[in-house]
Amino acid sequence: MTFKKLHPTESELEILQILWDKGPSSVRAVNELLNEHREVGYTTTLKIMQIMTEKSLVTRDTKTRTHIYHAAAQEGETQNNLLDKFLHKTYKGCVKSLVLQALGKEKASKEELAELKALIENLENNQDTSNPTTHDAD
Amino acid sequence: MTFKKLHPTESELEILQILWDKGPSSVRAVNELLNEHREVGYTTTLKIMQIMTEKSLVTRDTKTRTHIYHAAAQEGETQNNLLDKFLHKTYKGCVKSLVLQALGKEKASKEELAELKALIENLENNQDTSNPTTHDAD
DNA sequence: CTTAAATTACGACTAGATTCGTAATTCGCT
DNA sequence: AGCGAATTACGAATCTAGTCGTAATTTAAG
Repeated sequence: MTFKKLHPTESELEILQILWDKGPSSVRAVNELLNEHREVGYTTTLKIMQIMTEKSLVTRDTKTRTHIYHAAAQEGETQNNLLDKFLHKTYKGCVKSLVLQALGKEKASKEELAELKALIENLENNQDTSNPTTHDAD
Repeated sequence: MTFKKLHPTESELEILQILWDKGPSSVRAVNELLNEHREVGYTTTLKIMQIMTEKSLVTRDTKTRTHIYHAAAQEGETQNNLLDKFLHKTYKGCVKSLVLQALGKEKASKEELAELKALIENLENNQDTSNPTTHDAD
């Protein structure tokens, strides 16, 4: 584990989500997707992606004129880091409070509830062999 | 419901947590508690609490020289608003992903897991009579 | 009433994130 | 080779949160 914890900012996260979703993309492609939700200038997106490169949140292929950006941070790991931070700031680290409130939120479907119950039962058994920090997306 | 959604910043939330915990307090009292964890100047705390007053996150009693601040925002409701925001930013609104990752986090105690399982079973039955936005914490 | 300690009010400064304008560069096309 | 559209690079402006210094105010005590 040579990397420090990644805490992308809000707009960085937005961009990462696009890259996780769509795979390696050009600035233009990312910018167009962003603009489906809100207005952002092209150079704004470019600039943020350049900063993300410095921070190693993404890597880019500069072989072609149009640079292609790849997410460097893993989706699950990034979410997990952000969750840690949020959990401590907002719930003083109490997982139960958070989960409780999250479950009370929308009408979680019957299937989801069942899945979660199964997951809990799973955890109840395998508490030793846990592998907490690694998650995978694609 | 005359209020807009409250999104306290990080230091505002820290202060709210103290007020929720200790009840109505003076700036000095709050500042001393903050300083148990990190160094903050007195006027910094004062300033933030003044801003919080403008935002109606707190109210204050100015009858006495030493103003006494009261949390105006409710704990559960505030957490819920922040959770909404976080959920959408980080998990695209997918409660299941979040809960799943939260559960996988620390070794949630056996008791906690059991409690959560019970809660889920509860939800599975009472899906209609839910009361989503009001929560209370110890 | 006067002083001193505590408190409040106010304004300025910093740091980080976000925004975008403009200049420089690249490359396909004639 | 040279033009033009697209792209990248760069730097400046803005905004927000957080920080704190200093001045003004209040009040208790002598």
